[in-house]
Amino acid sequence: MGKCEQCIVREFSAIKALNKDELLKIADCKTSYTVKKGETVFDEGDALNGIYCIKDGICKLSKLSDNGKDQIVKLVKKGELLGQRSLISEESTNLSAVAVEDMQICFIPKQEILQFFNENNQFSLNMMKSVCGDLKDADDNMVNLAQKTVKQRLAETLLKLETDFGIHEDGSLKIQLSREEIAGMIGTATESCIRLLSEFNKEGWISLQGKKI
Amino acid sequence: MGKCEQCIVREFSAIKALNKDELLKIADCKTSYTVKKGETVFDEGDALNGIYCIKDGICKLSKLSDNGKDQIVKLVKKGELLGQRSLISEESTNLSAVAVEDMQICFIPKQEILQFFNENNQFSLNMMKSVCGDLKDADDNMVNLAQKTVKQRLAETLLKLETDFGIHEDGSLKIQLSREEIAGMIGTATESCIRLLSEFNKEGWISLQGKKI
DNA sequence: AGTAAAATATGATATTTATCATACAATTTG
DNA sequence: CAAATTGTATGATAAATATCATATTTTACT
Repeated sequence: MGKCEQCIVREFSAIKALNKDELLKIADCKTSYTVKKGETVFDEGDALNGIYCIKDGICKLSKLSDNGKDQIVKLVKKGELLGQRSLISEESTNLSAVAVEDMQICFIPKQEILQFFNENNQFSLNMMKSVCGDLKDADDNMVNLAQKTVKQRLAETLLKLETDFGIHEDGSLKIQLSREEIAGMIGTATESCIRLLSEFNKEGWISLQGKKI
Repeated sequence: MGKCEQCIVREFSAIKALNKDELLKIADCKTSYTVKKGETVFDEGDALNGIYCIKDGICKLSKLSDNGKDQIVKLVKKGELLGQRSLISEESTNLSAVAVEDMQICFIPKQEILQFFNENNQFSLNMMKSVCGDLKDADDNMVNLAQKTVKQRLAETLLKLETDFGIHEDGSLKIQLSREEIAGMIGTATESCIRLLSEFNKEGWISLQGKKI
């Protein structure tokens, strides 16, 4: 069993407010495991008994729409927590979490977190800030989806992927998403997304294969 | 100066976790005032020094998009708080708040709230739940905006307005929004919104003037 | 009440985007 | 390694929606 005290993501997320003893407590009750690319951490509607801390990898939070398409609401990466909203609201999840890359995650049971809420104010505050950050992003996203063209959204999303996840030496994006996933982020049909990427390519804005900006 | 202990919205929002003494403290430092329909409580980018508690009335939270249109992110009503996200994130507001109906609001300074965060865990938890609720709504909205047609969104929004704000005896919606505002909620051009409302009218789904379902 | 201003309505048209069809490339699988 | 599946690409077309123009109605104002 890994020691949370030495975990590389110890300093990220609300967890950074925990002291040595508290980290030891988590180390004691957590379950760590691996999730392969494409595998599901949890599904929309699942009742979670705790939260997940992402030690490595990236996952997408998405929601299935009535038309059968998956809308990606957020990409979550190393150091962030998964399932906070569900835990705080005491509801089942409204989103599915699926690995976009191989992940290493730790599950921390509900009771521990609730106890920290009661005993560690800074932890609570950090958690609030994190949720508030998500809310702000969601609001921004809403406005973009409602008011901008698909082309604008695609361009902005590519730029955001660059700043959030970085690029390789050759300029290609580190994060690898399928066209379908990108379409799911910007809220359009897969074909439209492909078409626009081709167009950007022809215009010289990006070059395709892995894909760079 | 009104007594918060006797305020009709005392039992709504995170405030319900406060005890008598805490309510007295608020009563002592709050500022209450009136905001007329169409007037602004705060503007996108304003730095707030506290939060607002809505004693009566409704206001819209909106964000101006690059194309010059106002996207309405949320309608906030009696009993709810305004500016929580901004306070928790310690950032200026990302949204504007404008009265849709005449409002009575109370301003509660930042320091008070921050102190409650430290001293009253239930208050913190309630606040978290409230933000989480907003986040869930925002996620749902994102999916709708991205995946549903304008017609679907309009129909669902009208139904939601009915459940959230009620109807008069004659079946008309209690909340009065301009076509432009409705368009701003569903993310479409005002003309398209008007056109669809006419269509719904002809189909017999609604009848227009004040407007009922 | 009478006029100006704003909101609503509707037509004509252009643009954007989705859908359907099909081809090709890449990747997985036995 | 070949076959099968999945992902990517592109054309043709249809559908949805925005935009522009212009009435008409409602509301605000003095």
